[in-house]
Amino acid sequence: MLTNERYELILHLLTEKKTVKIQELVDATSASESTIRRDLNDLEDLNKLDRIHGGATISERITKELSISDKSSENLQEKIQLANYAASFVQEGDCIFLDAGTTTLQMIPYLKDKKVTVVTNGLTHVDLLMEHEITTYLTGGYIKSRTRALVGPQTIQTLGDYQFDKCFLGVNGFHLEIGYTTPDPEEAAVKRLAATLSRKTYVVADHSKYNKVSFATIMPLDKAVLIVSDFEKQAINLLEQKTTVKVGKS
Amino acid sequence: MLTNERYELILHLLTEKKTVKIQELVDATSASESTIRRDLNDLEDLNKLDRIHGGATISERITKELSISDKSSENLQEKIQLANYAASFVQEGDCIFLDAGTTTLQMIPYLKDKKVTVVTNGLTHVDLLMEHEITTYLTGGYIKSRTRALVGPQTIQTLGDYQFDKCFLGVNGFHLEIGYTTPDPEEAAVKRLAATLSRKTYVVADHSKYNKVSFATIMPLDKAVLIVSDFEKQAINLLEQKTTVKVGKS
DNA sequence: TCACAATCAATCACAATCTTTCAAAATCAA
DNA sequence: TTGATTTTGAAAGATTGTGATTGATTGTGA
Repeated sequence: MLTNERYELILHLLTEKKTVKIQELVDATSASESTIRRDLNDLEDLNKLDRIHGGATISERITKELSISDKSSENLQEKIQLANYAASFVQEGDCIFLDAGTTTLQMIPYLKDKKVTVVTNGLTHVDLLMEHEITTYLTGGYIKSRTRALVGPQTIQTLGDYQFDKCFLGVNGFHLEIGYTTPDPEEAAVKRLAATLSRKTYVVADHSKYNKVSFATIMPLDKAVLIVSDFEKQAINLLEQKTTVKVGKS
Repeated sequence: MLTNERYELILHLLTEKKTVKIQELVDATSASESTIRRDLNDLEDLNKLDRIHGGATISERITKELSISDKSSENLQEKIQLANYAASFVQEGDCIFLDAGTTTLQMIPYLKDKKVTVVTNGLTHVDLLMEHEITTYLTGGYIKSRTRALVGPQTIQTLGDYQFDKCFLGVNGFHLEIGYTTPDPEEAAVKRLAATLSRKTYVVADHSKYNKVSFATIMPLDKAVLIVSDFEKQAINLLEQKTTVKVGKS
């Protein structure tokens, strides 16, 4: 029995039973205990299961990550609802820009019946957009392998040819004084330009980004409508003195 | 048993069983272990399977691409050799353009040690290029869902910003009088422009495209070096009166 | 808390598999 | 045919996966 086959069998049993003992796996695969231990450790490294004393389980965390790869899906539900809420601002026939983040990615399923035209610099977005049969244009540019985002002068230039009804941007932080920020200056430049090309700009962020500051500044708060998830009334009041805030109740 | 037959048998068994052991293939083909190993390595280069210790599997990724990439593997071996031969014209440090066809897709594994910079309008190409850690730029444009090619004015415009040492184009037909042709006029326009932007243009085609004519004309024969697979001496002589022909012996 | 049992990580020797190399066999061009 | 090229199979040595053993660690029940 090949290593791969064992891996698959183990994962199969796990999804069915939620937890397995090592001895069960030894019986099922007729491999030695050592081998099973090694397999379990390898699979744990791959984030496919959680090791427990005497066996393994699939944790809540992992089950969720299977659907959408997202670093901290503890507040996944919140993110999905936020995406749904953000998508509700899109109207039939709109031409919109979606930036390359995970937040805007989640909006895509909710756009499918709106006959929108989407421009994006996110390679990951493309497959999902095509799946939902949404008319899609991609910007050109250099491919950042980590985020699969298109950036650089080419991106800036291609983007300049479009005008958008709306654009939706993800950020890593929004701060009352400093504004919207993100780790990568090149991606910040793309977001900034997209905002200037749009009749209306929306920044979508969950409440964990409140008062966080990242490396590259995109623009001040008032340049965009802020779509946030529901959190402390007090913070929201402060934000509303700076810009329009739309709160997605959960 | 011919090499091609072995390839087909291996791929057939793989699609049925998901994983195969080397010994199984030795039994099925009555070839030696060495030959099977060589076959598996070749097929892995072509992205047709994933090698694992003791055998091979078809990965999720590859299963997906099967629908996109060529359906019939009848002249698979010819295609491999042609792609390998075409890639041999690429030199260390070249900046090249690869168009969105399957022919150029197959060249990618053979480019990995050449430190090239690649520009492409093929979305399918991107993943494979990234996998081989090749510096990649994507043109912008509209995404044709069937071929996953980027086309249209945006593509033309972004492309215009580059100059290439070489460009490699796939075609659907090459004809002595009419020249190179392809079904889609928009893709033809991209190919035509890429050719004018390159110091040297190569068209890669297997012999089945000889004297075939498709809808949209790209350019006359003499605008590119024609890289073909080996076929009738007579036809090749005729072609050589029109343009430079490189014949990949099989 | 302790003692005992179960489980674990680390290690080693062995077996399976892989890569490299080479020469024989098959194929091809003239 | 002959000579060149390609494909093939076999063998040697390197690498990787496996199973057993050891002592350490963790969990359990009194």
